[in-house]
Amino acid sequence: MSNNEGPGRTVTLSDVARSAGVSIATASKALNGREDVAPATRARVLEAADALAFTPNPMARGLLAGRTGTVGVLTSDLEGRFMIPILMGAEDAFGAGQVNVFLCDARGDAIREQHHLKALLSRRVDGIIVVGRQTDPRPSLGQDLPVPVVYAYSPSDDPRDLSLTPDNYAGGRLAVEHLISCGRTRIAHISGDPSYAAAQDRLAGAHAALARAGLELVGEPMFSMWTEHWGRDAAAMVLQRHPDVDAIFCGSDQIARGVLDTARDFGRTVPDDLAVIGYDNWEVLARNSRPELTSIDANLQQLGRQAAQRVFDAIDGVDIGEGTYHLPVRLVIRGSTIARQ
Amino acid sequence: MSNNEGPGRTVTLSDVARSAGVSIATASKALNGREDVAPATRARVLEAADALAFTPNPMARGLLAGRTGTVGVLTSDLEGRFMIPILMGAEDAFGAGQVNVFLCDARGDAIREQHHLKALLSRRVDGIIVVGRQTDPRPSLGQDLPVPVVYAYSPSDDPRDLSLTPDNYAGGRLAVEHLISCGRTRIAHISGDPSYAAAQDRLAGAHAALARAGLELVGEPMFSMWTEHWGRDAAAMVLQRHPDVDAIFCGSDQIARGVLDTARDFGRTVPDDLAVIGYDNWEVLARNSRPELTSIDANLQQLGRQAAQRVFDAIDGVDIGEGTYHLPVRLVIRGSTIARQ
DNA sequence: TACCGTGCCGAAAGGGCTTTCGGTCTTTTC
DNA sequence: GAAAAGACCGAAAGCCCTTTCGGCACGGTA
Repeated sequence: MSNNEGPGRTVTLSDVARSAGVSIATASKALNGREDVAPATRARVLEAADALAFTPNPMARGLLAGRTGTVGVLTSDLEGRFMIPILMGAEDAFGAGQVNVFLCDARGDAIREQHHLKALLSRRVDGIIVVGRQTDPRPSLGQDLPVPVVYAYSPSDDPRDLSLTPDNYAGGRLAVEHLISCGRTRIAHISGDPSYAAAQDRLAGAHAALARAGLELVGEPMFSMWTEHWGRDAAAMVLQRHPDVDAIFCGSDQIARGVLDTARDFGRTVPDDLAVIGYDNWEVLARNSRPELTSIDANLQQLGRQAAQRVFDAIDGVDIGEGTYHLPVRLVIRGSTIARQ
Repeated sequence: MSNNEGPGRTVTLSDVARSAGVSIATASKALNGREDVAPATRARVLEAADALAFTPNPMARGLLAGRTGTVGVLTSDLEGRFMIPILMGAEDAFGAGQVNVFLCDARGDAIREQHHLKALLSRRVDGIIVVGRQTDPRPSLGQDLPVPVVYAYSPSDDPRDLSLTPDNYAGGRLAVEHLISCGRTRIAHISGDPSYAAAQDRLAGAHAALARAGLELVGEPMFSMWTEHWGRDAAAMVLQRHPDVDAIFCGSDQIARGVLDTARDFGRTVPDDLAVIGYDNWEVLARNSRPELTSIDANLQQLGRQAAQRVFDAIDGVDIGEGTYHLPVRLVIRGSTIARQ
């Protein structure tokens, strides 16, 4: 609660210079590793700076260079669990340097997003990461922004933008390949909202893997919601209509949890009678089920880190390219597909 | 990706002044609503600023001792689900005004926290919210900071600081009172890590409610981890040793999920044979169980909003007081304690 | 007419830093 | 031993804004 000005006044470069017995200019050069400073002098300055716990004022610095050392993260759904790992990855990559993150949550509202965008620009952020809530393309912020923009998770609908999004197609393929390699041939698919690109891409990947093995899905793929309840209901239908099914590829871990639940009700043991694989590798769910859930991890933290890195590069003038990049995903094997020996 | 310098150079105050035919000083005064500017002049300046889409450079502004319109949020565990609602609440309250949020994640590391604190101060934030990961007191950032600080979730260990934390004692009381009002008298308690203040406070609240009704816990309270697995194991022990138990108060929704699972294995129907109540009201878990889970909601978003409001007040010079405030929690009734009619 | 408020406006300082450029002092070269 | 070349350092300008304070013009009062 203190609000004093007291003796704890911030120490400035001139304090350091005075303490080291040099001019302000020399102190600046010494601290920034520039030429034309004798090693001895440089050491003296660094020592003084250290002793005084000097930290340069980014305001003054930014006033010159035009750079503020801040990056804006514009999310549309802070609540969603996809945001968090991405945000962490980004914060991670930035935190290593001298960059700070402005966080804005647009709550999925375009108006609010525009408002926040304006606020970020007026704060002179050096770059922006836009984090969407689905993997469906979203409207571009436009090409005429004064700072580089990278889209994460939701790609931009404008191919001139740079977007990073997880490769759901590969994820679907990976999941089914794993099931096949476990000796399963009667594979059903239960997924969430069919209007999500994620649902369609994963299905397409699954189909590709099946086709390559000369197989087909058991029954029609089932779509409805990304919830445990739906997983339970859908599993009941599948097990009734197709008792010979030996594996279920689920569109999310939540759905998979519901499937596991119903499987138990039907007296099917997992993984022996029925293999179940989830998606997202949401540990709270995947690691606490009985048995633990094999799942596909989208490496979101990695994605966030990459997005940050791209923004960095762009700020440094590197051409970071354009288009949508589909980042690799990863299979995490647990007990729901392979019995532990 | 545009990063031009071209003609789109940022427009400065002097551009506005020139365009309006006044001095820089007058333009500044006009835009900031200060005295000593004739209405006509002011209008002319505003018009010019608008036409040029002028936005003041926050660097230059912050260089002066003025306000920066930014607030720092220093979290220690971004991953934790308690952060998010608090963060949302804060972002909400700030977003309404003209304030932006600097987000820093210390990853639970004191060194990193100090580093981020420095960064925030050197960016001249107007205030700071410190969000902890547990309700246990945490070390104070100190009293000699140049900006107001509010602690959310984790209270500061220094009573001179202002802290907002959920009232776990009331939560425990509320949970047990609800069970009693449902006609239960044989109540057991399964909770998580006993070193958490949250675990102890909830237990104390539960004891208080029981005592008032002339009751006692069935068996000893069971502590271990905040996981579903533990919930399952602990429930098995309870149901074996105390078959007459008619309600279980769980320290978290995860634990409660495990308890529900085991109850089913034991052939106990919920809520008829056994009432189960969780804690945290984590909807993904609570709304997707069979039956849905009654739980205690800590109103974290509200807490975040209040923390932001307090920081606002402090910035405006209002005395916001000190000490730790325990904010009210709320009972959310679902099917695991009362059969739907 | 001489004087004094009052109302508006502008010159200039300042805030902390980087950078250019000229100046001093030491070293090398013929 | 004198001149040219380096090596090192400091004065000062500039980034964009806010704020103080002095100046100017105007209207009213003695």
